[in-house]
Formats: sequence, structure tokens, C-alpha cells
Amino acid sequence: MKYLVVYETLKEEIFNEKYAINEQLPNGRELAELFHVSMLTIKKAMDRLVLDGIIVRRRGDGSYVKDWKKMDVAQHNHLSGTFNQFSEGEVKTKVLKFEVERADEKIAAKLSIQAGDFIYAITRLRIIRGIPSIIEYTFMPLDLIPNLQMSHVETSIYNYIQRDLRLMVHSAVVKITGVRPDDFEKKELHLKSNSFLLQVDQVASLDNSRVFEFSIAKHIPEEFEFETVIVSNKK
Amino acid sequence: MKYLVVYETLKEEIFNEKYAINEQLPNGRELAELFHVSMLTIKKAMDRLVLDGIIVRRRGDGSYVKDWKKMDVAQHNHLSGTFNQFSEGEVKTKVLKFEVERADEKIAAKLSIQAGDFIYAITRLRIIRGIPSIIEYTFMPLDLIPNLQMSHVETSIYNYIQRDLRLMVHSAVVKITGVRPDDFEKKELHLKSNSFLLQVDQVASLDNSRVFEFSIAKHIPEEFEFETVIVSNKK
DNA sequence: AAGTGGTCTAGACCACACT
DNA sequence: GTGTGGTCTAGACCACTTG
Repeated sequence: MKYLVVYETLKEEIFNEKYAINEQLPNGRELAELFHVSMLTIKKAMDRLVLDGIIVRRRGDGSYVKDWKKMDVAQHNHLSGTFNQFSEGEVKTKVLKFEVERADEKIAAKLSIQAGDFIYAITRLRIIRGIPSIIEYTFMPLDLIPNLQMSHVETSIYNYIQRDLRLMVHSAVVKITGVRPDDFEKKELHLKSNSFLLQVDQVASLDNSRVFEFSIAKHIPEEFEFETVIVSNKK
Repeated sequence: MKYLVVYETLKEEIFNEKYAINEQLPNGRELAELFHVSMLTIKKAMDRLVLDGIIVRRRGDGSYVKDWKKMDVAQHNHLSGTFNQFSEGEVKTKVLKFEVERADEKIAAKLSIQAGDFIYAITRLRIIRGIPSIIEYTFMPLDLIPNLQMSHVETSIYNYIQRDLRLMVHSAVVKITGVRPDDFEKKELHLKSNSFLLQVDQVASLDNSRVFEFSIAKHIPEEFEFETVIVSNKK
């Protein structure tokens, strides 16, 4: 993993301002000599820095350090579940429902299974620093996630899947919308009548391409912030 | 651009179900022979398909078609400004403000310029299919975007920058939150007192690393939907 | 053990930006 | 023209999954 060493080293050097903002970096050949690697390895490292939004590269011109200081929040591309986004003890979980049911048409479609197949249907309330902040509705195919226990549901299902089942989470499609709470949500989140929520729909896949989770998380606005970097994919 | 040909071809074949969902694709060597390219070119094409969320690849196992049908909306990674997200005639723009001002501390920080530097300060109301839907506050450094005209502001500043100035938009950092409208926004968007908005903050950069835009767009929830794919970057 | 994708090399050629 | 990054090759070796 040479390119990761190059990537981490350059990133650190930039953050330590060895290379200042808007400064041009050494070209590919020089960096390849410096690190004793091929130019392709340099390119791979630089591509990651571009993806991070830390540098730009332009053919015929060079590589330049971007103004990375304006990225005020660490990137939110979590893929780790709600639980791991907060530090130990900051988040408490109240399990409102934990049942095995048959998937209806809509959920079966999201999970790429047959209607009528068994699924876990889980509803959880996340309490962050004492404030009820998120209601999560989670649906998972029973056959993919064997032997799910209350103790997993109470903390992080992601951790169970990754650490215990040793499955790899590959990717997720997320959708963000704004919604009004229903009566149940109003009660659980202690909301006033004019309140609103930010809804994150997520369909998450394992690296064997199976969909293992469809979840709807509704966040109170005080707690919610989603940040991402969009990079233009020109030719 | 051989890898793009491979990418487009494979994508089309998958969508035409030459390769079915969950089916294994030919391995790298075979595809390299088929397309008469090197394996690295195949890998680059496949990497893009992975990024699109269309396939998964696993070392030691193979490449598999994902359930791409569940991606119900075309990906929202626009980088094209509000105007180009809707078809011709669907969106009307009312320019509420179009001035040159001096940047205050906050805006200067976002644009990576000095407080006091000249900027365009633009406020626009976007009316989609007859419904006032978005208020956009846009700030741009004067020196980067010379000679901005009312005609550009009324349609798409992005088009002016890309087509006329021939500058390339490289990337953007976006942040999504939920907010309450102020009185001005309530009036312009015809909102009731208990309403809410989805706020998208965007800091956009050119490929020379200069920040050319800081914008705050506040969307009515009926119109707003943001979708993206998150891919795990392990190793 | 056989087959897969991931990384890496040392070059080559090309497209593009500057002057 | 010079220098830059982007693409590409033909191989090599390695890490990993599955039988």
C-alpha cells in the first residue's frame, strides 16, 4: 500500500503547511523520485487528495493546494451507522420495537427480496446528550443477519455486522428530505405541533452486492447536519 | 479515453440486462481481451461502475452486478447550479438583489478572500412550475467573475462561467441543514408561520483552486430532495 | 490450489497550459 | 517549446476467497 503512505504523508505535510494554500506542489516525476515509487502510485495518492478536496490538479499546469481550512466539519461520509458518529456515552438508545415480520411490497423492493420474506423490523429512539434526537426505522433481511440480539440493537447493528459477522459494508444510497412528524414521532421526540424533521433514507449494500439494510432516520433539525464533497467528473 | 468506452459499454450492457442483477461479470483478463485493452484500463472502467453503485468487486471472488434498479432517482450530484436541474421553461427566476458590495468577515472567510474585497451579492427567487420554491443568496469575488450581467443572473451564472468565461468548475463542499424562514423569506416564498426550509450551503471551487462561489439556497420541502452514493473507502 | 481483483513498475504517448 | 498531468501498456507480484 505504497500509495496510502504517499497520501498520508502529503496530507500531513499540507496540514502542517509545509505546502501552503495555493502553493504548487512538486510535479509527478519529482514526487516519484522523492518517495521512490512510480508516477502511477503518485497519481493514485494525489487522486485521493483531490477526492478529499485538499488539492487540485490540472494537466499542463500543475498541482495546487486548495483552501482546505474552509472545510469546517470533518467529512460526513460515515457509513458507520448513527451510533458511531458520536463519542462514547454521548448517545443512548431506546428500542421501541424489535420484531421479525414479513416484508411488504415497498420494503421488499428496497431490500431486493420477495414480498413475504422475513425481515427484522426495528424502531429505535436515539437520545443524544439527553435530548431525544433521532427516530430510526430499520429493516433487514433475516437470512443475511443471523441471530441478531437485543444487545446489538441497543448499540450498533453496524458493529455487529462488521466485527462479529465479519461482513463488509460496501456502499449506501442516501436520500435527504424534509418532513413533518406523525403523532408517534411527536410524542417520542417531545415535539411541538409546528415542528419538522430531516429524513435520511438509506439503502446499504454489502460487498457481495446484497442489500442488508433499508432505514429511515428522522432527525430533529437542531442535531442534523449533512456535509459532503462533490467533485466534477469530467473526462 | 478507452476506459470511458469500456465504462459506457459495460454500463449499457448491464442496463440492457445482458448481465443480470447479482450475476458475475467476466474477470479482468477476459474483459481486457474482449475490449483489446490492458487490465488497468478495465480496472479504471470498473472503478467508475463501482463509484456509480452499479457493481461490486471483491478480490479473490469477482465482480458482480448490483441491484441498480433500486436507485429510483438519477444521482443528484449536480454541480450545475439550480437552473440546470430543471428543464427549459420549468424554472423562472426573479432577481431580488444584484449588487456589488464589500465582503464581511464571514463571507470573506468562505470565499478565501480579504474582508473588504469587492463581491457580487445576489439574491434570487426560483419559481418552479409556478411555485416560489427556492431563495438563493449567492456571493462571488468580483475579480474572478468579470462583467457579470443581469441576463446571466436571471438564468444561470454557472452557464456564464463555464460557457463564456470557459472556467472549469472543479468541486463543491455542500452542507444540508433544516431551518426556519425569516420574515423576508416567508413573504417571498408565500409561507405560513409554521413552515420550514431545507438549507444547502455550498462553497464551490474552480480547477485552479480558487473559490468562486459561496451560496446559501433555502428550499421549500415539497421541492427538495438530495440523493447521493457513499462508497466505503477501506484499506 | 486455482482463480480473483489490487497494487506496482518503467516506460510510452498524448492533451493541455503556459510562455 | 517546455513542462505538466492523464491515459495506457504488458507485465509482475501480492492478498484474498473459494473449492
